[in-house]
Amino acid sequence: MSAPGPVGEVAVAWRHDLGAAIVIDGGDGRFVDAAGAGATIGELERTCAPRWVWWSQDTARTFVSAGVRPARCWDVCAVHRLIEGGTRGGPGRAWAHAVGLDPDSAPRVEPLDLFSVADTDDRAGPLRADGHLRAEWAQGAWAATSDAMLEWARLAGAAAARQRDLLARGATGDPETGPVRWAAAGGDAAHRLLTARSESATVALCAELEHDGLPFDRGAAEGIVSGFVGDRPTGPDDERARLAELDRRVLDHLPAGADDDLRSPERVRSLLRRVGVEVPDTRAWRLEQVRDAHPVVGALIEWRRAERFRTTFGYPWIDDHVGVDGRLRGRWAPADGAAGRMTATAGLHNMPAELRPAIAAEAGHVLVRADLGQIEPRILAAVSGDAALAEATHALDMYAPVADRLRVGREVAKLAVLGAMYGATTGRGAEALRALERSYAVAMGHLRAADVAAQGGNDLRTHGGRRIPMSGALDGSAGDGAERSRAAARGRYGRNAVVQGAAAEFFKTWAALVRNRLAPGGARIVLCLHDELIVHTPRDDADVVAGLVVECLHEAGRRWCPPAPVEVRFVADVSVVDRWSEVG
DNA sequence: TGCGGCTATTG
DNA sequence: CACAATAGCCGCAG
Repeated sequence: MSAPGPVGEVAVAWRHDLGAAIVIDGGDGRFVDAAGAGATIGELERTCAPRWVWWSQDTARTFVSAGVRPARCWDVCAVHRLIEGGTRGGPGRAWAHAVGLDPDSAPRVEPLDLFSVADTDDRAGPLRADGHLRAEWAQGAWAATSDAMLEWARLAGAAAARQRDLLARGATGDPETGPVRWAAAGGDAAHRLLTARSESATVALCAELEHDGLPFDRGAAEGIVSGFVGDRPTGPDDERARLAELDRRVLDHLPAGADDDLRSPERVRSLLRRVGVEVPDTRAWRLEQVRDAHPVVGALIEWRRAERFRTTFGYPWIDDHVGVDGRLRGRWAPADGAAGRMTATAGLHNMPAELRPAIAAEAGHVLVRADLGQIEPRILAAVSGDAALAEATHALDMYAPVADRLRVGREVAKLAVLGAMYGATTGRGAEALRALERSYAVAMGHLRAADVAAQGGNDLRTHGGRRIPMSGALDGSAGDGAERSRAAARGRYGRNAVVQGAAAEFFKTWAALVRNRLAPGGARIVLCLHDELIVHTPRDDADVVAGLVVECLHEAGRRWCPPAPVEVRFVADVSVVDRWSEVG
């Protein structure tokens, strides 16, 4: 293959069944049929490692399932969700926003009714006369001639170029609200560009996490599940019998004939009332407080635990999400939710700790775990530019110097710092909050500014430029004096979002660096958990991988943090284990 | 069938 | 027991 000199950017549209359209540095472009696409794109990646520009995660999945793992990319939809905020954002909205059209007027496919005629014109190109993308293309139903696919790839390249302009200019082409610059928010243009790239890399990482899955010891998992709910049922009748047996262990503590539905909180409350236990709700921590009042309470707590393993993390969960290759798989989203954290389905982010022994390295391999320590207060120090708090990050346990400065115990200092970031107003931390205001005025001012702006319904931006929409957010139940409480809720939400969101951006920068450094070897990231990475690696490489993960953390810190008189330090706890449950 | 409320788990 | 998320079941409205 002849590469015409150095290659920078390659816009690509690629589907297994159709083939790939490739436009190198805005040139003429070419089309490769389905049979040859993988080899051609793989060769380009090996020889040039260009920045691939594509519309959305679908293309990342096509890359990964064809065995190509792009080092650098630009995902138009991911960058759009960064700039505009929220989670709505297919190619139609992304294109409209990038070229300055009203995103709300982007065409959508209307449900067919008796009088409408489906637009099935196979010759229709992706672009409409009014400048919007045709809805069918935006939704992935490409009507593919090679010319149309080349056009589709070129449009992705054009959208990316416009997005780079938007990021350079200061982020906002928002026609309704105008510039939403909030005084204390946001890094500079270079930082927004860094964020756009690492958000894009995270799209590729998500496609890989979906493809590779998490190494899973099915036997160990079934052993753990059986400890809670017994052996695997042999059939529907057996399952019903076991269910009744579990229920009976609770109901047997009651007068004969009791037949309450334990799955209904209201019935559980009335059940408890009958034995003289009055509770406002039946949450576990509240039941724990009245455990000694009657034997049925303990039985109920135990029943809840078993019920959790029966319904959510039981045999059906294993059957549905663990492949024949012994990998646990879910769907991954690079920046879901308000602040842009990664999310995953299939319980990958909320698996009960008891199941961690089932996350086990394969033969000849180990897991390298790396936990970021106290990531949110460190991020707060960086984005607020608070020199005193930055000084505290030099300690391995930054709550220790904070406690010294506030003249309180470590636990109180921790509660106060967390409370400031979550918007707590009561509890033990609240007392120390005033001392926090005096000692770390810059950081507290940053949080308060976010709180006030959010209370007023103003959109926020994270340090990386992610828009946090506040209009319409958290407009919960109406009622007497509810507006005050809703404003307070918005304030807490905004206070937290600027920290949690920036922390998510930092995490993804770190993960993207690790991903690229691991690529040449046999090690792969197999789980991301907000502040924790798990890498699956051949045993012989474990020490090298562990060192590399730490190097990448320092590199991420240097690249990510705004220039400041006092450097912010990041720390990680790294261990090499066979099972996730093990402490290094 | 869809949706809010309740409950549980995780960071 | 603040902030975020996924997920299951119940009870109710349409």
